[in-house]
Amino acid sequence: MVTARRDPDAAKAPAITREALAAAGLAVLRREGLDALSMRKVAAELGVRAASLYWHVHDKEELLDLLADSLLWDARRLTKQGAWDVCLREMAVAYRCHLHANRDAARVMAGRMAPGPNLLYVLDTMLGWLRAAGFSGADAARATRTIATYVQGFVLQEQLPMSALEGRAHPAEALSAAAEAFRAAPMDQYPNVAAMADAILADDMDDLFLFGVDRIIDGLRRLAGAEAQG
Amino acid sequence: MVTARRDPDAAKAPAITREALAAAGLAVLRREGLDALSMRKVAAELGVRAASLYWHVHDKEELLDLLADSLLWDARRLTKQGAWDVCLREMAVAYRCHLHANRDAARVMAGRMAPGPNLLYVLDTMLGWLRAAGFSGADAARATRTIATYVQGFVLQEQLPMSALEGRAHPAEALSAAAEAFRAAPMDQYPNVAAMADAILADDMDDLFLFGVDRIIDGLRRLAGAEAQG
DNA sequence: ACCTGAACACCGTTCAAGT
DNA sequence: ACCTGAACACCGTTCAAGT
Repeated sequence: MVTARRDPDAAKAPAITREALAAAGLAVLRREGLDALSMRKVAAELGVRAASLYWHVHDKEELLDLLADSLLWDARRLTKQGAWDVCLREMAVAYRCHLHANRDAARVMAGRMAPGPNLLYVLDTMLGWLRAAGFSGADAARATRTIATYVQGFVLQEQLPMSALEGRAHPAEALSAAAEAFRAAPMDQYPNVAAMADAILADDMDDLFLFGVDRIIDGLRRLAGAEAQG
Repeated sequence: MVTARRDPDAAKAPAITREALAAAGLAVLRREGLDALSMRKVAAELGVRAASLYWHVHDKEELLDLLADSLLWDARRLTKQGAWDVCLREMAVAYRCHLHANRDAARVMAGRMAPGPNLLYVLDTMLGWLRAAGFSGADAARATRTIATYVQGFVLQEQLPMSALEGRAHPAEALSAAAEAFRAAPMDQYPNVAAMADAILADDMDDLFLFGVDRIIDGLRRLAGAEAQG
């Protein structure tokens, strides 16, 4: 039954694998959010005590690294064929959509720096498009990082209200407090903010996101033209 | 001596003010970093016990809100006169520089959503430039948020290594592990990452930052032209 | 009005000890 | 090799009680 690796008798089950650890972490994350994710709870999810985790993982940090990469698991399906600028735009949209689908995903990603295989795959795809479009190696690398930075930064801010409101005394209070700060801006000190408070607040998040993406890609188009001429 | 506000006898000193709280928080932040910033330590900085803080502040969250805004205190001096695109670029550079000057500043800012007076001032200035340049109210609002998102997201990633390395067993290990992940990318699975690993890693952070800023501003220039025609 | 003592219910991490 | 018990040194927050 069990595929024996190197142990002929295969008596002992692997018990906790790194995959199981990531899965358990994801379960806790989905159910309770990042702030409530503790080693003790992840251990309990596996029917084990907290101290046991430290055999498989050096740190809570390392557990979160595992989590971060497994959050990108189905980001691999995002590959598309077509014009480079259209592809980049779709990738940005899909990446945001994907982060949105997992609770606190942006916060988990933002905390880490080691790229797992799934992130490498996404980066590789984008780099391929840009190289094929004629961008220099340096500019292709810079462009992918610029877009990744923007998308992560955007979703991070976007998901903040949700996680900030969790278990707060008055849930909608934080949100409306932020809105009030804009609306209550004194006209003499902050004339533009006061005049445009409604425009700032009423903005649809999808529109706002696409505005930034389109500015970046427009800028990249201009650069592509300049490189083609030079 | 003491400027009596409304208390005629002026016997009792104000003891802990909100400003003093923010200053104490900043001191702890600078000395020990965000991960080590606890209510108990901030209280100790003021010569007081942790429980006392809850009279002046509802939450640790609220204390961090105070901190976030006071981090932007001297961002007010960033005002410039000149062409809107040059101003925006300089503002972005100065904002990054300013975040860089304070330990974990990006992480503190990224966690909060309520804008304090100092952030309002910065936003107001940028909005003013864009309105004067002929952008519609909606586009000006979107443009400022796009740039703010990019700068914060960038510095957040930039400051991660520093805070991730604090007190770690092997300090440089995390950094080189991330670098190794890029360099070790299998050529058959991630051909572009493997080929451009050096380009990705060798990038100067200043260049990388300006690349993104210039793409965004180039995109905004194109939009300004389109609006002028339409 | 403002601060304290003491407690509650948690944390991450370590380490001897078990099997 | 892998898991446990028990402890250490912390947390944020609450609340009666002091002044």
